[in-house]
Amino acid sequence: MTSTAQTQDQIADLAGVFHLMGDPSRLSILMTVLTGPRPVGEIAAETGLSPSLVSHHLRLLRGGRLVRADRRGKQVFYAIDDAHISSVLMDMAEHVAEPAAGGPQAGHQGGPRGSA
Amino acid sequence: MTSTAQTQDQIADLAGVFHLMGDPSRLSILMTVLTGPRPVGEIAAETGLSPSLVSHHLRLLRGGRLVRADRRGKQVFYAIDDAHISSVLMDMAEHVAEPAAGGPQAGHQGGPRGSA
DNA sequence: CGAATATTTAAACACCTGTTCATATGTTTG
DNA sequence: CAAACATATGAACAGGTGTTTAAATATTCG
Repeated sequence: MTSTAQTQDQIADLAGVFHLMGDPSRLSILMTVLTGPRPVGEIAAETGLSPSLVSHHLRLLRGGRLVRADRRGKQVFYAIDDAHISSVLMDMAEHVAEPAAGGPQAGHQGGPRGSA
Repeated sequence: MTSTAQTQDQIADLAGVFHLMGDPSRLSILMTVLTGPRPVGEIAAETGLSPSLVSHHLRLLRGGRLVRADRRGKQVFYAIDDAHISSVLMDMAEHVAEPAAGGPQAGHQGGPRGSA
């Protein structure tokens, strides 16, 4: 039953998850922890973001149940908390990695002007 | 190799797509056209949004290659332009439909209840 | 306990984005 | 060509949000 009809409540919830993934910094963090549990400091180093910013985003991500925290001594390890997230992340990664795959739409006058 | 490492460019592109899906109005529109091509007026009626707003969002959605437009007479039909989008949309719909799958984390989470 | 490391939190600031209102463009029809 | 319907566009307003800086809270260790 591939019900496509959702209640406004579900829509809002779904949008919330996408919204969390729709920020470059947050997405970088997600990509980093996608490989496995990592301490905040390492995430910061890997993404080039300040520990403070990472922690801030991690809190939002945790609020949305996208990541999970586990304390080990002084450090706190974060990891993807849901299999669906990993799945979607990888599926979308393919989407951007392989553009115009399959049926290339010739002639799109849209206008991919600078984002924003 | 399941390369999870992406360039900042790819991250930005990916985040852009998620960002487009991260808005309730836009997501509603996507869900509506997910069932097949639909004219703007019908999308507006179905989502409860003003035709103007729908058109605005449709333009952004089109810019991100998420939907495709086809003119038929006075009307313009919109539909999902990418299979990955449909896939991700449905996969995520499951995610929100089945909360707390596996086992509820004891410990303490930020703020479970209460949507900000 | 006091120092050092790791993460979190709070407030302030700057920027972006969704929404509405009014108007324009395009299309079919008499 | 004018009228009516459908969609698109532009400007302005309101609200939300990411980032930084500075300080606080844990946790381990001597």
